[in-house]
Amino acid sequence: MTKSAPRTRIQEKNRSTILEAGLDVFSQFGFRGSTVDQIAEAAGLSKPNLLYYFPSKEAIYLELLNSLLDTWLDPLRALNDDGKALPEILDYVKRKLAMARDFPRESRLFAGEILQGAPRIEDALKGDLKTLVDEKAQVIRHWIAAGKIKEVDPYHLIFSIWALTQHYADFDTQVRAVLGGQDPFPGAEHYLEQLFTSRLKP
Amino acid sequence: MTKSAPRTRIQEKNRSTILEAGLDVFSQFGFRGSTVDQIAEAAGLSKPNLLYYFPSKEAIYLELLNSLLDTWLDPLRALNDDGKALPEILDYVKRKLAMARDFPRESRLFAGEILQGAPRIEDALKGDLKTLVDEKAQVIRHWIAAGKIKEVDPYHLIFSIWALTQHYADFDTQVRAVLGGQDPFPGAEHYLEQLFTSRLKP
DNA sequence: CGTGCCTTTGACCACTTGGTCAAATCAAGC
DNA sequence: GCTTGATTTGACCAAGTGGTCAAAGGCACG
Repeated sequence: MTKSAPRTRIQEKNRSTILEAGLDVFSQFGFRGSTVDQIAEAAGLSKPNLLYYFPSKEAIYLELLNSLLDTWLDPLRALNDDGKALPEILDYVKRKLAMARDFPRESRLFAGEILQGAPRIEDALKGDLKTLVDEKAQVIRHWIAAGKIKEVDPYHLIFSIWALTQHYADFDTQVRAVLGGQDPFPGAEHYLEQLFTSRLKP
Repeated sequence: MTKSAPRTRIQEKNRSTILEAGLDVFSQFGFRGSTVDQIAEAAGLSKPNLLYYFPSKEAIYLELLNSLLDTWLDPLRALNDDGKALPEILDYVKRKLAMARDFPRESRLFAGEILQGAPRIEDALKGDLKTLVDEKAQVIRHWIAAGKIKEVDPYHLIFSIWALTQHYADFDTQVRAVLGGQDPFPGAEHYLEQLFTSRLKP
């Protein structure tokens, strides 16, 4: 599924440097707000040189977005029917929160795309994403039927986990402004654990 | 505090038409992603005519943003110490969710600004917003001390309300993609009521 | 009707932006 | 060191952009 793999070592290095720089710039300014020159400078390359490795600005953006979508959904894929229900869900929350802490740029890039109507990944949302969520909603319904957790709408449960964890990455500026610069993550982890335990524990 | 009030009726009308068009365009494409021509067309005016009413693209954006900030915080301002604690908080959640439903453009405009680091409203966040939240956090602490709700970090409680309600406006595309186009709001209201009741009811 | 002010516009400008291209440079095998 | 292909770059371009301006069109009021 990956595009023609880079052949030389230097290509591999430059391509990943560019993607890294692109993530930096795109996540901060959005697609239209970012310029090729900005990315080139962040990558330490000249603009024509950058365009030797990627055919266009959009190609960089798309490659970031697509490779992102996969890793972004990994924590949800790991939500398995085996194991106890509540700890499984709490683990998912923790994994998602850890991603917000450790990969805020990825979260923001994604958020920006969705915010603008997701014109470039609408199909993936209605396809792979919906399929995955439908599947996991079934898992949650089984847990409810088995009395392992309280009754709850599985879709809104998943939405609420997304919303609460990504908020700390996407709205970091606001959160830190209100907290006076304090690191929100330790408190957030404790808060979310309590919140979902109260709601779900039978 | 308002800029020189419009004098003639036609000025008043055109200015508000432009702001309406600006909200449409900015909320969809962000500040840098929007062009003056786009806004002018959406407003049914020529570009120079639009710039007769506002000195620049940024002036439109700033006026929207500032007038927004006020109305956006109104629901939180209405969170009062009198009345019973839990219904008061649930009302706040409902008001916030209603705003996400009825004013999604405003929510997205705000979200876009925060996402990019809030360069134009950082001061307001660290000032008015922080002051207001600090104040309401005190109210919540009193409720906890009086045993009216369970112990909870007031700041993360407020963040969680923001995150959960705004998610339905800001990530509307994603939510609807997963739900297959179904209206998420009725379900969301019920889910959020249950969630916060479980967590807070003593 | 005429006057003065508000409103509207076509033409224009300087600058930014994504992208191209031919020529130069470099690196590795012979 | 020579050749060949990969890499890098300076110069350039067409389109898009925010914003200006002088002139024209409306409109209310005497």
